[in-house]
Amino acid sequence: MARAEPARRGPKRNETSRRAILTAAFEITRVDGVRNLTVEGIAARAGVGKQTIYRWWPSKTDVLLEALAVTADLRVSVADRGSYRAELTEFLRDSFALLAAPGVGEALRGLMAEAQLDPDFGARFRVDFLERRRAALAEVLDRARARGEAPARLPDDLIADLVFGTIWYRTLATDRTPGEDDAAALLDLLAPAVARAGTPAEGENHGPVE
Amino acid sequence: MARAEPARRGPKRNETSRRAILTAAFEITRVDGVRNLTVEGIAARAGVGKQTIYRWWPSKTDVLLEALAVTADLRVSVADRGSYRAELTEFLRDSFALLAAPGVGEALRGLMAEAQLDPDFGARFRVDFLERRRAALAEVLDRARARGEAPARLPDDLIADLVFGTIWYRTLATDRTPGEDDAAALLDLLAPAVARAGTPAEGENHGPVE
DNA sequence: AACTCGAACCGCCACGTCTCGCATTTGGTA
DNA sequence: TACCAAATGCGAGACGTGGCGGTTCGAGTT
Repeated sequence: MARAEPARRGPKRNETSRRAILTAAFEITRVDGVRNLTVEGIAARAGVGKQTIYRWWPSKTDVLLEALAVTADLRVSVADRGSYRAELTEFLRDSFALLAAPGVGEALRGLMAEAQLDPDFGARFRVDFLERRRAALAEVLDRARARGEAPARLPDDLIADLVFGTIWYRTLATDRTPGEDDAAALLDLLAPAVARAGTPAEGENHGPVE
Repeated sequence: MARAEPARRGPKRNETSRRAILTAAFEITRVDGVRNLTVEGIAARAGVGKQTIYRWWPSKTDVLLEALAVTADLRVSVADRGSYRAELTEFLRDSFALLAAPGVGEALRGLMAEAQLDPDFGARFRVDFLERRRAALAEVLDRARARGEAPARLPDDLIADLVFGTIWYRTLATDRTPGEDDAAALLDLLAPAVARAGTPAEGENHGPVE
C-alpha cells in the first residue's frame, strides 16, 4: 500500500536543496534566534526558492523540527548496558549533552513555543519528537522492569514526567542548563543505588559515550 | 525616589479602562486562543484606543501576564497548616485547580511560548510569575525545614524543579491535565508519609526525617 | 495647562500564493 | 533507437494580506 506511485514524471526531489534548507534553518536559529527565523530567510540562506520550502513543509517550524528530530534519536543512547542505573545515567548524560550543544536549546525552545501557538504543529511536535523521546526512555524502563530493577513505587509514566518535566522546565523557565549534579540528583531519586551485589553508585564504568 | 509626583496635573489613569483591557485580553485568549490575541483585538473588545494599551504595557503579552500574575497569587494558598505534607497537598491541589480553570491553561501556555520567542518578555515573565510561584513553594519548604520535616536527601531547588517541571511539562507537552492522582504520586515522592497504618496526613507524630 | 482618552492613519515586514522560465524525468511515437 | 511532449521540481521574484508598532488628532478631565 505504501508506494503507489512508482512512475511519476518530472525530476526527483532535490536532495541537495533539502539538506541545505534543514541546515539553513538550524543555523539561522542558532545565530539569530528563533524569533528571526523566517521562510524568506531560510530560502535566501539555502539558495532556494520559497516555494520549494512551502512545497515540502507545512511551516518553517516543521523544517526546524525535522532538523532536530533526527539528531536527538542519534545522540541519545538507549542501548542495553546491563543495569537500569547505568542506562539511566547514560540517557541523562546524553540528553544533557545534546541540550548543551550550541543552538539545540534555542531550537527546542522555539519548537515548544510554536507548539503552544499553533495547535496543528503542536500535534506534529508531540508525535515526531516528544513521544519519540518518551518512547526512548520507556525502552530503558521496560528493560529495568524485566530485570526487576525499577522502583516499584514509581509508575513509568510518572518517571517520564519527572525526567522530561525537569529537563524542559530547566530549559524553558530558567537559564540553569541541567548538568552532572542534576543527573546525580535525579539518579538518586529514580534509581537509588541498592546495597546489593556490587553496584557502586559513582564507580560504575559506563563506557565512553561514543 | 518612589512616588515623587503627588501634584501631577491632568486626569488620573482610567481604572475602568485598565480592567476592561485585562479582562478583554484574558477573554480573547480563552475563547480564540493566544494565537488570535492582537493589540487591535484587545482594544476593540475593551472599547479602548490602541494607544491606551501601548502607553501602559510593553506588549500584548504583558497585558495577559498582568491579568494572570494576580490571580495565581490569590488562588494558591501557602498558609501555615501545621505540617509539610498538609501544606504541600494544599499547594498542589490549588495549583492544579487554577490550571484547570477555563482559559488559565491556554493563557499560561501562551505566556510561556512568548517568553521563549521574546527574551525581554521572558525576563519579565520569570520575575513576575515563575520566580513568584517558586517563592511561594519555597515558603512552604522553609517552614518544613524549620520543623525538620522536609526530606533531607532532596534540596529545595530540586524539589521545586520537580514540582513545577512536572506541572509545566504536563501543561505544555501533553493534554493530561494534572489531577488528584498526580498530586498523590508527587506527594508520595516528595513528602513520604511515615510508614505507619491509618491516615498519615493528619498524624502529628512525624519525627525528624533524618 | 497638563494630562488622558478614543479613533484613525501610516510604513514596515513576513506570510503565503502565484507566475515565469528553465531543467529533469518519463511515456509515447516514429 | 531517436525524438518529442507531458509532467513535475526548481530558483527567482512579484503580489495582496494582515498585524505590528508608532504617530497624530480632537475631545474630555482635572
